[in-house]
Formats: sequence, C-alpha cells, structure tokens
Amino acid sequence: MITKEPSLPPNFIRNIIEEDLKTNKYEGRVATRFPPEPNGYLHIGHAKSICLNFGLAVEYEGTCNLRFDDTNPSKEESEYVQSIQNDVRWLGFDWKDRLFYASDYFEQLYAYAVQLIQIDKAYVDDLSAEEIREYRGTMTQQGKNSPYRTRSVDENLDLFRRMREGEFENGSRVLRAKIDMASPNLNMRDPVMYRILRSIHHRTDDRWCIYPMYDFAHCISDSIEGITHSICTLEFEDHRPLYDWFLDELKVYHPQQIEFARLNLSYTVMSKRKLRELVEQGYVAGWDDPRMPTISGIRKRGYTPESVRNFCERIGVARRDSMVDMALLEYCIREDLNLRAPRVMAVLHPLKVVIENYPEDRVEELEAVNNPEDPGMGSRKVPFSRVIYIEREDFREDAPKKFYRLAPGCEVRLRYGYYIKCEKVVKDEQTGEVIELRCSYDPETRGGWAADGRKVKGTLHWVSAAHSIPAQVRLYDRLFVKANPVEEKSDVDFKSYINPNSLEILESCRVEPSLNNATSGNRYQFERLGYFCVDSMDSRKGQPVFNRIVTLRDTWAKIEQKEKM
RNA sequence: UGGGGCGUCGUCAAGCGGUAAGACACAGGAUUUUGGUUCCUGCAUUCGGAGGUUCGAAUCCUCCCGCCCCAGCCA
Repeated sequence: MITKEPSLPPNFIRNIIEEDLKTNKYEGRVATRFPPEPNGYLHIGHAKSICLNFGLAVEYEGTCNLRFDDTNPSKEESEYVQSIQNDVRWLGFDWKDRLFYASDYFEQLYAYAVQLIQIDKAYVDDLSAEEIREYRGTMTQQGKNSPYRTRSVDENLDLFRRMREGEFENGSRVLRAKIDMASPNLNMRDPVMYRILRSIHHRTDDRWCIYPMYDFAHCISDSIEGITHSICTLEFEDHRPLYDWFLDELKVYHPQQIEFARLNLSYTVMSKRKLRELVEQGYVAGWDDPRMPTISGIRKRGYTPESVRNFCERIGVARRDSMVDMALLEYCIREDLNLRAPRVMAVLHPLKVVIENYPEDRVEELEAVNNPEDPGMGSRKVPFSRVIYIEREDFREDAPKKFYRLAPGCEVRLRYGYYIKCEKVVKDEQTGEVIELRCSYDPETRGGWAADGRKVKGTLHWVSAAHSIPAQVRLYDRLFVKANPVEEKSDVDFKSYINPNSLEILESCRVEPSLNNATSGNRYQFERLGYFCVDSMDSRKGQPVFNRIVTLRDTWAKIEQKEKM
C-alpha cells in the first residue's frame, strides 16, 4: 500500500491552481510574485503573502518573483528595498535571479500607453485633480465625460509625448483610460494611467517625469513576467475588471488575479499608518521594536523563521475577514523552541537563600540536562554553593492552598540540586520585606532524588550567588490590552489601548555562568519562565541582555487566578 | 439607498447534494526533577435567518439580516 504524501491543507487558491494544472491552462506552469511597494517595513501580514506566494512556487515547482512595485517615487526609498529583501530572505525564501522592479518596465509601459492611445482607448485630460473628482460622480451617481475625452488620437499622442518630455507642470495633465464614466465600478470611470510627477526615483533618478499608476503598471508587469496567478488582497477585487481590461485591450498574455483576505492579529495593529504612528510618536523604540508585528520586530523579539512560516501555514487562506488569535503565534514559537532551545537557569527577581548546613567553602558541580526533549543536546555542569538565589515569586510566607513552592517549614527540590527546607525568614526591620531565607538541605538528596523515596511537590530553579553572572532582562508582552484596538464604529484612539506593561526592564537578574558565552541571537529556555533571546544590539560578554520571546504556559497562574475569583 | 465581497465552534478553517475534518483556545484526567513537554478525554444534532427544491441540503433556489471594501493624479 502506498501511503499518501502528507499533503498541506487545502485552500481555495490551491484548488484553483490544481484545476488550472488539470486543464493545462498555463502549460503546467505556476508563476507567482510578491510585489511590495518599497515605502515601509514588512509586517507579519506580508509574511502571510510571502509564504503563500513563495510557498506555492515551491509546492508546484514553479517560480516566485520578488518585484518592487516602485511607481510612486514620492514615497519610495531604497532603504526599504534593502530591508524588504532582508526580511524575505530571513523568512527562508529565495527569489534566485528573479528580482524585478516595476520601474524596469517604464519604457515598455510607455509604449503600451501609446498603443492604447492609438486604438482610442486612452486620452490626455487637462482637468485638475479636483475636477476629475467632481466628474467622477459618486457611488450612487454616475460620472460624466471630461470635455477632453474626445480629443483626436493624434492630439493625444502629441500631448502624451510632451508630457514625457517635461513640457507641462506637475498635476496639469494626466493620461486616462477611456472606459465608461457611467460604470457602477468607480475604478472603471476612466481611471488615471499616468500622472506628471517630478521627483527623484530611487532607480531611474530624474529620467522620467511621468509615472504610471498601480492599475496600469501592475497588470502589465505581471504579464511581462509571465505570472500565472497574481495573488493580492481583497481590497483589489474591485480593480480586477480594470486589470483584465488593460490586458484584453492590449491583447497580451493574461494572468489571473486572485484575492484573499489579509491577516489581522489580535492585540496588535497592522496598518502601515498606525505602525508609523507608534514609531514616530515614540510609543515603541522603532520599526524593529520587539513588540512590533513587523518582521524585523518579530526577528528582534527572537521568533524563528520556521515558527513564522508554520504560523502562516496554520492560519490558512480564505476570503473572509478574520482576526487570528495572537495565542496561535505564541503557540507556534513555543512549539518550535521547546524542541530546540537549550534549558538554562536564570533568576529574574533574586531572593537570597543561605543553606545553613552547607559547608561555607564548598562548591559542587551538578549535572544538568540541556534539553529533556533532545538527549542529543547533552548536559552541562552547574555550580552549587551555600548561598544561592531563587525566584522571589517562589516563596510565600502564607502559602495558599495549591502553592507547592517554598514556604516556612516546607521542603522543595532545587532543580538538579538538593531538597531544601525553609527554616527561617529574614525580614527588613523597617519595611518588613523578606530579604533572605535561611534553609537547610538534605545531603542525601543530591541531584534531586531522596534516598528514602520521599516526594516533594515543587521544583525550583536557582543560581549560585557567587558563580552566577548579572544580566539585564527585558520582559516583553502584548502591545495592546484589547484584542481589537481598532474598533470600527468607534472614535476611541487605538493608542489608548496600549498595554502600559508591554515592556518591563529588569536590571538585577542573575543567570547561570554557562550563559557567559551567550552570543547574539542565541535562544534559551529559562526553566519555568519562558523563552529568551540574546539581544543583538546591547548584549556584551559577561553582561548579557535578554529579550523575552514568550512565556511558558503557566498553569499555576491560571489556578491562582481562578482561586481569586 | 450604486457596485463588489463575505457569513460553518470563543478564534482560524476544511467541506463543493449523501448526513459537520483539523488546529489554537478552553475544561477535565494521566505521566513529569520545568505547575513546561507529552498523552488521553470533552468541546457545532448543526453551518447568519426564514421559506423552497430533493429520498437526502452547510452545499441548489428565493427572500431577508449582518459585516467588510470602493468616490487618491496611493499601492
């Protein structure tokens, strides 16, 4: 019996492609493209599109082009071209030699525009921007023809050539497609194809003073590149008739445009405008702030490309508007790191513990497993001594019912260490704050096992005071406290839902000495706490800086929460 | 109230006339030197609503309701 290949879950785009392959619509080819405009940073919504387009190409042994949609020089910069390429590469995709720019096609686009003029399907309009808007009509009222609509082909040809030559001022004239001012689809009411715009283009410099509009440039770029399936987001659906119109009138190779719903993620925002607002008004440290849903932010946070790709696979592709739960993204990174991240002990809020019956000058090297999920990752030695730090949270003077950590008179296990029992609580005389614990240890429990078989419920992580190294740890959390900060039908500013605790910087953490060698980008699981990543900018040898990627699932927090209610 | 879309579990999402996959979340339980992981179990008699066609409808038809997008010389 032949087992079926493990196939990916179906979605409507794969269905279309399968069908096209069956009917040999494109001679068995699958050619997609990812067409970002280089006017900003990519975010996880783009990752969905990248995974979709490049993923399809891999799956069907086709190609996927990276094409910059750079038809508006007033907004675009090469800085973004670079960052976009970094992000796509980081996600794990390779466009090989298929890197293109819409600006590569300016000359050809111009020729096609001339061709449309020649068949009387395009004309030069002298109306002002304002007038064009008025003539366009409204959603419920049809538009009316521009007085310049009936110009002769020759005059149009002449005018368009002179537009290119730079004879006219910015905004004084445009080239329009001659379609139908009465169309119920606003996009078909003689859309603008070219505008006069004097601006330095990042690739063509000042060679052009007229630039094609998206609708005209995009379909032709797709056609030139021999794209089969031109995948874009839902808001372009109304543009499809126009996409088809240009290609039909020009009688050129005709790809099919397919629209899917863009990604929305809970507890964050996705629009470029809002992200820019957060950056420019200083709510975050920059586009790559680890709390940002940008690819660079996610990368700095410590997410792996594998986990992001996996996330994009799991969310599926469909045509309905949706809001994916951030919990799924978090699940994906935990799933990945659980298998790969070495375990290590780190104490974020140190509480000093003196083990009174442990010899003053003794130091033991205890064997600690690096990853229980993967024996191949081996083990390491962790120094243990009389004075250690434990997590402040792991001690309660008045332990609640299901609290099985340390409390006066109680015994717990130190991970890979000994059983210890809390004998005495030392408090600050002024404030009453617990500043130190005096404990005893059972020498018979080395490694964490009791010879007499007695069980202990809790296991705590710890570090030796004398051997641990100081570290800064940044605790990142969700950027917003509200699942959807952008309520439709509400004029509340989304920024009022920013989580005031989305970043907590801890300066006096102590981590085990093995972390002295932690290098930029390394990811660890701090046992019982979460997954952390060595910061790529601020970390120094002997003084590491860690970013929290995500916490571990915390069942105790849930229990405690429930008890409170 | 013009046009274009979309409505299947709390959140995503399969399903394409033969009697509701899966994932996350959630809730129980088992195992555990991470209250982690893993493993079981439960979680839509019902697919926005109402009619109709059919032996049979989430799937076809009709009407209704709700949500999203479109009036840039942005993409």
